[in-house]
Amino acid sequence: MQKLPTVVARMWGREPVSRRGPRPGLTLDRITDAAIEIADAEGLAGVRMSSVAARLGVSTMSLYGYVASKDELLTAMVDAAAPDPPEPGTLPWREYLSVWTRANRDFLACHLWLLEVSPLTPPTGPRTLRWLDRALTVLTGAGLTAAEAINITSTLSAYAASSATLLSAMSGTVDETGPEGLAGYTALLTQLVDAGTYPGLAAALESGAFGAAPDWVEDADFTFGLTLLLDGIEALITRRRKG
Amino acid sequence: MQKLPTVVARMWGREPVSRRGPRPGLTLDRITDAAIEIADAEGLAGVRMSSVAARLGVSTMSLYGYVASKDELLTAMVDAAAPDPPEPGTLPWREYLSVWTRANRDFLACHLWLLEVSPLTPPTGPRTLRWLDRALTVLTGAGLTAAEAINITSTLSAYAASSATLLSAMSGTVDETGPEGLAGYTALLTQLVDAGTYPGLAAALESGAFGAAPDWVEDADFTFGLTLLLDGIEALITRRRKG
DNA sequence: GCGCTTCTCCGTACAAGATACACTGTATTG
DNA sequence: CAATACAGTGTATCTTGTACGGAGAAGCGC
Repeated sequence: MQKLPTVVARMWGREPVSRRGPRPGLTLDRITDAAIEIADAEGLAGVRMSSVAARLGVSTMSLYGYVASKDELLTAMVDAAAPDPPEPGTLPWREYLSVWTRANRDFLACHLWLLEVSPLTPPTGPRTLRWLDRALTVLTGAGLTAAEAINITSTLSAYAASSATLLSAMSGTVDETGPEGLAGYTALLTQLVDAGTYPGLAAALESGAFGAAPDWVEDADFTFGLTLLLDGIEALITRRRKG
Repeated sequence: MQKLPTVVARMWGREPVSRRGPRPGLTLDRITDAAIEIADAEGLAGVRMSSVAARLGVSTMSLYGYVASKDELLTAMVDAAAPDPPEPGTLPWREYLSVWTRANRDFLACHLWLLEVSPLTPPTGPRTLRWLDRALTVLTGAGLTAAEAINITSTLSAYAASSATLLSAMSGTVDETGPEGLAGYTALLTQLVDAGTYPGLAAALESGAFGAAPDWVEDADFTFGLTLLLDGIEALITRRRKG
């Protein structure tokens, strides 16, 4: 029973209760909320210890009473930004996972900065773990082993993330490798790619498949890929039930 | 026909040729090689403009003749770190995509820092684009539209990345949210998760599914998930051929 | 009620790291 | 030989995260 990292303890409401001294004037929640607002508005780069503190009207250093480092702040932000996952209720597994994955992608799309932070950090907060839990529950409920369920869950998350990444690339809020977004990107590729060495790419560019992607098309794309995944899972589950 | 960003031009061998003045003493390649060696050895945090320059025996500022910013250096590193993709040859699409995805995961696993850099940057270098191209070629060759092929390719990449991420989480080189790696992570979860609010997770923890994952198991997991994906794709291709 | 303790929050100081700028010297060109 | 364009350098600056020590508030024991 080792000591929890500061921020983990606080995320789980396990901060040490103490009666002495002045009342804490802040909460981890208020801090993450402020940080998230900044990240949503200005991107992750706008999140500085100083900017977050300024928004709360406190000094930079006071934040360090709640998080041990900026990294910990980011960890806390990730968890705080996650909404509650959809509840399985009586939904059949396939419906539920479909809803789950879509909701997952949707909140990533609302907070694109999550894509820059979360990928490497395994979930440690109550909310992110709730997402994980619901998917596992449903999958094991459908007859899969825990190991399989974990694997599938992480694949679905990855799919949600990749889809959100595509969305972000389209919207143009990318790292500005050209003028902006998709348009600039395709322009760049057209300039660089020759049909000799990159036949498939050149063909795709000509066909315009890169260009066209308003919202509804992207949504169709999302459903398309999701169906692929769910089909695969379904095949497995059926196999398991027979075996 | 807009101007290419410095680094993109150089990655494609389009640097402006000039006869005047001293010969350039460096190459983008030598720079990225040095940077990659550092990243492999010390992680991405070890890559500083100064450390890269030091390794090459030049001054920090001389690098700026080759890349416009550290970000551009990272971009160039991503491309330089990618090996040549496997060539389709006469392989049937399913075999090829299987090899492709596995190779993709393998080189991510060799350069874990790629996971921290690449996710948001769409590919712009000759090598990364070659990977994209080969997958597109094979998929359109199997009868899919360019749009479908793009979608599938990005899903497979995402899967490779997610799998590499899992590997890295196991190996313990993660962001140290606990003592280290998987062991610490499961310990942490066990401490936090109660079966009431996190039934699925608690069950998975008890079953030990989180714990056991030596190399061969992980490889089995990888194949397992990949099969799921390929099955889904196969269903689609068959449908297309009939329709 | 008084001093001690134990907090929270703050101001200042420092360090790391990216990058702007102006300079030096060199190889090519006329 | 003079002019030019350009590679590489040194220094200065600016931005940020974070260590440290201090000041005051709130509870605690006498």
